[in-house]
Amino acid sequence: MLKKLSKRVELDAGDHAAVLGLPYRLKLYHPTSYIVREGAPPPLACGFIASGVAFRQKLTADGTRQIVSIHLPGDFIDIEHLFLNLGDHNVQALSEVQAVNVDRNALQKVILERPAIARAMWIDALVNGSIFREWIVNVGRRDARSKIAHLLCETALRMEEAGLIESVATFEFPLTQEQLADAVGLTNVHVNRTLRTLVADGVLTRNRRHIAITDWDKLKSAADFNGLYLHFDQESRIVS
Amino acid sequence: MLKKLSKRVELDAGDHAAVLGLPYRLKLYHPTSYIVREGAPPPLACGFIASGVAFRQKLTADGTRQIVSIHLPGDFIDIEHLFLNLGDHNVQALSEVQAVNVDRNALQKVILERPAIARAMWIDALVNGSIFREWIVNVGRRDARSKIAHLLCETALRMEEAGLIESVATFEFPLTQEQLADAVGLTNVHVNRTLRTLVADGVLTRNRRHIAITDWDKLKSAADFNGLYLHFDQESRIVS
DNA sequence: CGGAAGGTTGATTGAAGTCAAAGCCAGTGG
DNA sequence: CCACTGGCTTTGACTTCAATCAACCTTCCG
Repeated sequence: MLKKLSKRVELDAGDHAAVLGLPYRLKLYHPTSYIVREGAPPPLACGFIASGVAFRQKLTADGTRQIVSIHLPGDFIDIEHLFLNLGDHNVQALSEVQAVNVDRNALQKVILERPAIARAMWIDALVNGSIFREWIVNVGRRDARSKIAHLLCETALRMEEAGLIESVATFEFPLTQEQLADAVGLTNVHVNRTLRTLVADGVLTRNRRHIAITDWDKLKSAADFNGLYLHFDQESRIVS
Repeated sequence: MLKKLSKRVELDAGDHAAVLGLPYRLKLYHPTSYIVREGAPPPLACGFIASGVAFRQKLTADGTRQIVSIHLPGDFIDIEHLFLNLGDHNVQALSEVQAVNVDRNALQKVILERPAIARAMWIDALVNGSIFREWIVNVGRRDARSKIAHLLCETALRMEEAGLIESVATFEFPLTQEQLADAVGLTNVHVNRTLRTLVADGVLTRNRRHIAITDWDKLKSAADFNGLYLHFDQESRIVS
């Protein structure tokens, strides 16, 4: 299971041993439960999702929520805080999440001392950063239709890349419409209406969370989607 | 000059030597000139701003622009691409920018091999990430007034932290209203109107880019500002 | 069978966008 | 030293996309 991290990016040597030697503890999080909390010192462990979906989130003073990223099995959930003293946002389980919580200090140590692993973690962190930037664009400069289409493209591709679905053409979208709204900066009502126009325009079919893309090209162009920012090329060096 | 980077975060030993030994080249960028380009392989060097202001930016298909971050003297401009094969966004000079371009491979090497420096760079990257997340919230879930107030707070504090201004009460804001609009996801017209309401409400005074905050508390609360995400606490371990 | 969470709909409002024209400097060059 | 330019900023009239509010409907599940 932990081999996933080494496999992602970089050829290893005795790194394998170092990674496998990391002290960890399995933990199950129920939907909506918090994995990391804003303002609190980060947990003693840095998690890796074995199964389930989690998301990062921040709240504003008036109680609205902005979802800031979504994490699938195979993602690290908290390198973002690995070297920081305080959590700057919340991480919550979306579904039932099985996490591998790796001891923070031990992980820091391995990262600081083993170049190959360090490189892998750097790439992971930088790709996450790239996704954050794309989300700023999505939320800041696209209209409702594009925002939603964009998030659908991204999620489908990432799920495929993570091996969770065989094809990008049909999948179970992990968010409710309300959560989707909070991810793209809209209201659930408007998300609902916009989804229906996508259906009406023959871009996709839908039943609750189940989505079937009928016209991927149309979806991509509605989304103004350019997958470069996901940096899948970096992950192709799979070895392990 | 390069000592700045070591001073930021971590006590060093022979690291000093390693940093000072890095091959670099000074380069001057004129306003609007590109430092990094989306879709292109990242430059052979990773820059550090000695003076001037730069920003990151992405364009959408319909030609609108979203500014994704702003960088002040003392910031690294391209750790975001240090371990990636392709640029996922553009970096442009805003003013005249004097950059210290450090050789990419050499910097990678130092980061991978010297734990103290690695830690410093990690913190830098993670804090950047935190700022990206806050921008997602800003752009996604706040109204025009808060968005603008928030960016003003952030910029003022960062400028102060960077030692560019003595007090947060009065400063030269580096962006035009149009750029400000692109940073917060509004139009220049609406930014203009909103700025005037802030003036009308006695929050600040303004003359072109020159800003004087008359009521910092009002500004902060209009902004829904909580500076945690800037992680200034991490930077207080200044030593060098 | 009943309740709750999520999804759908309609009517209405409102915040921000659009378009287009002026106004206002700061710097340039005659 | 003044007129001229071009880049910003400001203003007004009008439009539009998305928010709001408030039901109502579905589906799932105990």
